[in-house]
Amino acid sequence: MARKRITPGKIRLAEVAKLAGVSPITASRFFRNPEALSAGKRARVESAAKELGYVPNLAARALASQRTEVIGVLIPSLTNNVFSDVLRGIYDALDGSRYSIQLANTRYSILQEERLLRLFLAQKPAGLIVTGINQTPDSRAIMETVDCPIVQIMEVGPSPIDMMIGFSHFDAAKAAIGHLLAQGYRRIGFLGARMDPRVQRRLDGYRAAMTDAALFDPQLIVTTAIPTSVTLGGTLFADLLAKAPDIDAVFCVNDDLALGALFECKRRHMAVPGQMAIVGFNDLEFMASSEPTLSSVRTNRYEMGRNAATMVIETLEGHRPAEAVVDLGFSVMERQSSARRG
Amino acid sequence: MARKRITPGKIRLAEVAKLAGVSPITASRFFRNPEALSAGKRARVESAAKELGYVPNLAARALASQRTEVIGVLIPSLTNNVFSDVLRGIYDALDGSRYSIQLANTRYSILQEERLLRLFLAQKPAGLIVTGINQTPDSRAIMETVDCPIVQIMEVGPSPIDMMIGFSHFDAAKAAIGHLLAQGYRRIGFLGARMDPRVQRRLDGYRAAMTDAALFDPQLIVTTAIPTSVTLGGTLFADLLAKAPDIDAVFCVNDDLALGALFECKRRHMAVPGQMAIVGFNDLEFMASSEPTLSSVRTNRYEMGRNAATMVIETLEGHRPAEAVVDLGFSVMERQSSARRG
DNA sequence: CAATCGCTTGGTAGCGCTGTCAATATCGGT
DNA sequence: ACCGATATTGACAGCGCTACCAAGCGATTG
Repeated sequence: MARKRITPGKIRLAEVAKLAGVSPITASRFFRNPEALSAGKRARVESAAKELGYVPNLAARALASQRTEVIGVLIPSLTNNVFSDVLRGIYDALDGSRYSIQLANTRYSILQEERLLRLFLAQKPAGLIVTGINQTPDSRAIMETVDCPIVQIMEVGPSPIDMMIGFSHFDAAKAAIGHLLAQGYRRIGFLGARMDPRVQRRLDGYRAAMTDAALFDPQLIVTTAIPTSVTLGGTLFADLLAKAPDIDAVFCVNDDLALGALFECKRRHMAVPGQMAIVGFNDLEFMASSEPTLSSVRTNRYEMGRNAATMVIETLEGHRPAEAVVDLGFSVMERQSSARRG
Repeated sequence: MARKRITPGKIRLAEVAKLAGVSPITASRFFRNPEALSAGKRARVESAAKELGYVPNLAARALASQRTEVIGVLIPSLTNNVFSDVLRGIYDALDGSRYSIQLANTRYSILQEERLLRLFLAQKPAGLIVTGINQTPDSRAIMETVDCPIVQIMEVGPSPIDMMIGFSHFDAAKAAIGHLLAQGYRRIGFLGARMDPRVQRRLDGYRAAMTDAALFDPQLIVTTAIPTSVTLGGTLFADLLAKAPDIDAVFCVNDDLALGALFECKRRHMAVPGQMAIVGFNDLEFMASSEPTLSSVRTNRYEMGRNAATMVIETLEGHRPAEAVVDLGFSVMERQSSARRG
């Protein structure tokens, strides 16, 4: 009745142990905590493993140890190149480590996020990286009871679930507007697409700066729920000009919109700067090499991803970072498109 | 001595089975092949699972069944937005299915690719998606013996390992040059960055087209191993102008370079078109909304990813696609930047 | 009416590894 | 030389699920 589902060519830990002349459990320890072995056995297991080409079976490990070496990452979009920078940072930080990534796309829905969260947690991830600070109350509750490092990325705010890394979108937008005001611009428009919570806070920053300067006018704001694109930047800019033909500057919530606005200015033979100042957000690579060069708010997306992953790993290795909340800041890159007015 | 490592709150298959009044194995079948159950038991298991909030333990499943529901994806770069489109297609195709993605970055190294391949295969993936057709002989040999669907993406060529989806980079570049020739351009430069195998084949296509027209001149070619960027496009274009000041057109191996070349033309007050024609490659979104609009070769990256993932899934479900090799083609998008000369 | 067939269902064992605890080896101090 | 403390090592059972085989059962067939 015993069917002995022996797998033919596969090398198991037991084989390695036998070749090395140790018990399986000692061989097991070699792969998880080599320091715990005496130098002699360590060398024997190592060479045995190499000789047999042994690769641990992660499923068995996960089942026996009741945890995985997978870090779950929840991001709202794969299209947005902001997230591809963050992801690159995460993957780079994990490269060569024992950990791997499980990526899921929430499509900007916090309900979807909650669903994915439950799915992830059922598999006992080693850690979790989630986007933003706007989770559903249930999501928050779940995450607060889970026993694994969690990093919220993209922005900072009060009461982190566990750890947090990002910057203040409110302050960043406010600083961008401050720059335009300092350069002498007064009728500053706002272009926004896909108004996710972070873009919303950039709008708040814009509103605060304009209100402080007694220049706020709702007519200057054009937003849409449509996902961003360069083409959309041109369209929204045209809409803005129709609503407020007297604008002298425009702040775009991302660089694609800014580029689209620039092209629209060119089509209308509107001088940038001169007749129109443009400031973008994110400081994608092309902003520095366009003609004219485009001002933008630089954010440290790659570093954000990299640090977030490092924070998770360090915590797992027992060296929890001293600071649970890291503000990476931003810098306003002042370029030709927002040169001093007049 | 029995330590009974009972996990407190966790719901296992056995609990679901008990509540549903069936054996664990019947409950198990419900999750893998519901059709095999009678309608009554199916409903009972379903409601029991829902009531308990049961989520299968994938590690246990993988261990017991000796396979996973993970599709390995090997791509050369996370930076390149070409791959982010492909990835988006892959993720979209798998969304809602039982399968998940394990992503790894080969960093344009086929040795790294081989290493990652071995790593992946040790975990028995359900399927594999690999980039390109230039694998090491060992990689090829390994993949040919593995018993899971494999799709090579990005280009088509002879002798697929298993399945293949892409297009001919040679033909696409040749068609782009054909377009410029047809528009009356003669001194057509070539700008290339990060000369990976596919970019190399675009160069081959350029060379073939120019040679056929008896217009080939090595002075017209500028390439570099540096990763691409808009800034680099400007630099390379300047280099090209220095080498061959009499060029009347330039073909760029990707759209970032083309945009950089356009900005460089603007800086030099060189009319596009008029004094200089520009054609890019990939047809990123911004090409259609720049000023002037930029001609490019449209490739179906999202569809490529989506179809590749679908091909894997369909094969796994027993409906292997009729065609193992799918050529998605391309189209030359003729826009202002390559308007007829003169 | 016995033999056969297909559909469902269940029992048993084991996938490959690690947690827990116990046993043994090693070592310094008195 | 003896004792306790520390470093290494090992035995055992079990993580939660599914492969395998067998059996139950009603329907069909000649």
